[in-house]
Amino acid sequence: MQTNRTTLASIAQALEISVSTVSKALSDSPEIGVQTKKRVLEYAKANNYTPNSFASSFRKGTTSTIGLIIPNILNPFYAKVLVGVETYLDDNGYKLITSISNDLIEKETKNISVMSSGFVDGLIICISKEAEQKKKYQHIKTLLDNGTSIVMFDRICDELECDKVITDDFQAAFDATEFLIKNRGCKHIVITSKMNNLHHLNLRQKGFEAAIEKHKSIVKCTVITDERSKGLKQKLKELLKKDTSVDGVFGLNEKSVLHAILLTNKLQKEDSNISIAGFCNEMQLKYDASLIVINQNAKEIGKEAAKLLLERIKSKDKTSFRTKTIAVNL
Amino acid sequence: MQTNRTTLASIAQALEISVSTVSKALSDSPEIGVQTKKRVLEYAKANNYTPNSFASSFRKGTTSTIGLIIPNILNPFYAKVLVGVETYLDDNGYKLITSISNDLIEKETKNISVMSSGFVDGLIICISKEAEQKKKYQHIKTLLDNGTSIVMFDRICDELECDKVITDDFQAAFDATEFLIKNRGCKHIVITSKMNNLHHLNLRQKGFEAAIEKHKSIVKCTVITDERSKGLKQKLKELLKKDTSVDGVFGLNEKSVLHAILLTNKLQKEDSNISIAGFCNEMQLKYDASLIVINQNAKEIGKEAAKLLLERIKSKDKTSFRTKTIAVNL
DNA sequence: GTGAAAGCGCTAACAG
DNA sequence: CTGTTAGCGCTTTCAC
Repeated sequence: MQTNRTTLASIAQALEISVSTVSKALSDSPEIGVQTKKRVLEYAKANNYTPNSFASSFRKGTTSTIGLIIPNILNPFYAKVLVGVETYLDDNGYKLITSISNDLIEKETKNISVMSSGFVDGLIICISKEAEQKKKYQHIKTLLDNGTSIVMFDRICDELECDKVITDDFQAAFDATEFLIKNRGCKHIVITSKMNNLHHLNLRQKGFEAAIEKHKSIVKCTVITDERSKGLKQKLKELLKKDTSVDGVFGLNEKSVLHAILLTNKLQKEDSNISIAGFCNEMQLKYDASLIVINQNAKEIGKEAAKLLLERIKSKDKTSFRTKTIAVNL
Repeated sequence: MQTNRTTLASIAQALEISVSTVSKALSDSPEIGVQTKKRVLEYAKANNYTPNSFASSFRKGTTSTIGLIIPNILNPFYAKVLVGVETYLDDNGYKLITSISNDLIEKETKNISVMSSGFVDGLIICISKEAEQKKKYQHIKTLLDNGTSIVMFDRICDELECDKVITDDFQAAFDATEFLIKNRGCKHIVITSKMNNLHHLNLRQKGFEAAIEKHKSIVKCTVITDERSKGLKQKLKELLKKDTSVDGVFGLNEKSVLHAILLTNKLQKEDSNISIAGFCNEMQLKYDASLIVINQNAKEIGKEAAKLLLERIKSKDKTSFRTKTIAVNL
């Protein structure tokens, strides 16, 4: 905030009328005479008055600002969600405060509490990996109890009563796997799994397994497990070198898909051909026809989350929470 | 903001003391007796009082919030800048409001004016392509005249008096091109140019040309121009197919680098080998050793911008603006 | 038509 | 040690 800004009071003083008259004139209230309106408008313009919307928000008790908490903006999935949220909010006259949790409960908690202490009318959250793995939701629960409107997306928690937006992870993984089998004729598909207790990754793996199970007569699969990413990569590399029967890879997340691409790109000889499918939002990969990308419609998720939130805020209702499932496409 | 929240007033009333006593007790002021503090603290906790920092900001006239305006969050360069900004601000107790201009003056103007109407203490801006190309800076200038603290980065404008953070585009392009020539032994380098009147792209091209000029006895270059991206891609494709002497490509921006990679990947036979250099921030590309990436240190840019801004806000000084140049590395 | 006054929740002089 | 008071800039009754 700057010094010497034109305010309602300064206009009122200069024009020798009252503050409330100025206020009404500026908002084009029918109560005010045409003459007066004109004078006020002219003076305001000449002194480039800009209303202090912070004060106005304060007075009205709502800020027209929404808080978004995501784990990582460099992951294009979250970046796209942000775009979806921002676009929808902007179209509806809302602002966006963003916080990046880096998958840490501590930062998440801190920023959530700052935001919800009056700065935002509601929150859109994808909880941190740490919170999900340790099942620590108390910081969210407290807010909810406090009456804050919250929409969760992607990583959700059943015990929290709020609106939610999710991807149908099971179905998406199932479809993509089946596509590998049916349309690409894969006979041996590899999946890398981190066993990291993340709800939606588990669902994806189950979807993959269900598809394999369904077609077990014509396809086999190898599951590589390791606790660390590096280990997974290493094992995958060795497997691909050793076992040339592998003709498909399924990536459970952004990273594993990218890694699979890089690995196969290097190994790929004229004769071999490995198909890759998986969850991936990198823009430029769409050029690569050999890849089956599960498009999570991240922007759509963001838009839906924002929509649910604004509806929730506008209705006083604090019950009947909805969970929206956003379809994927391959 | 919710109903029925515990406030200073409600605590004061319940405990039959004054609001200011409560306020001081809560901020652990030495003026208040231990007894009273204890009572207040206990009551506050029991009724999970959370201070309304929005009101506090309003009273104090500063919001501890910074606004960031970027053209596009899906461009990893800007995403990384955001991370740099957010991290620095968070470490210093500031919040971040983000707005995405989509390279449109209209949206940029609108959001800037909302933000600066009391919501933020200062602004970090990369102006929209539209504003830069049409040289329309009035919306920024107005703010500056108003006394708003602004830091510009990446796309800057000499006539605007404010702090700036930039990449040494000329030098970076020069170095990368020279690297192609000296270390990769390139003899024929192609560059695609859009002639789009963007200051830093022009600088990059000049840097490229200077390096070619310096080594003109051993290297030649082909410049492909077109007004549209598609045209550039098409022409590049044709050239690569036709002229097999091309052994280097220089990409002026994210998109052109990515496209060059995809093109050469497809064309590349065992015998040919085209080196690519350029400005690119995609994370996963670092795995590709054949690529010479100009690392703009985007996080560093964000951090510096945030730092300059906070310093500017804290000092009352409104002169002696600084321009910081962030070094690149290959 | 216009204005006076109250107040959003909090802070910070200034008194006692 | 504790309380009174006066706002921050704006909106909104309610009076005139």
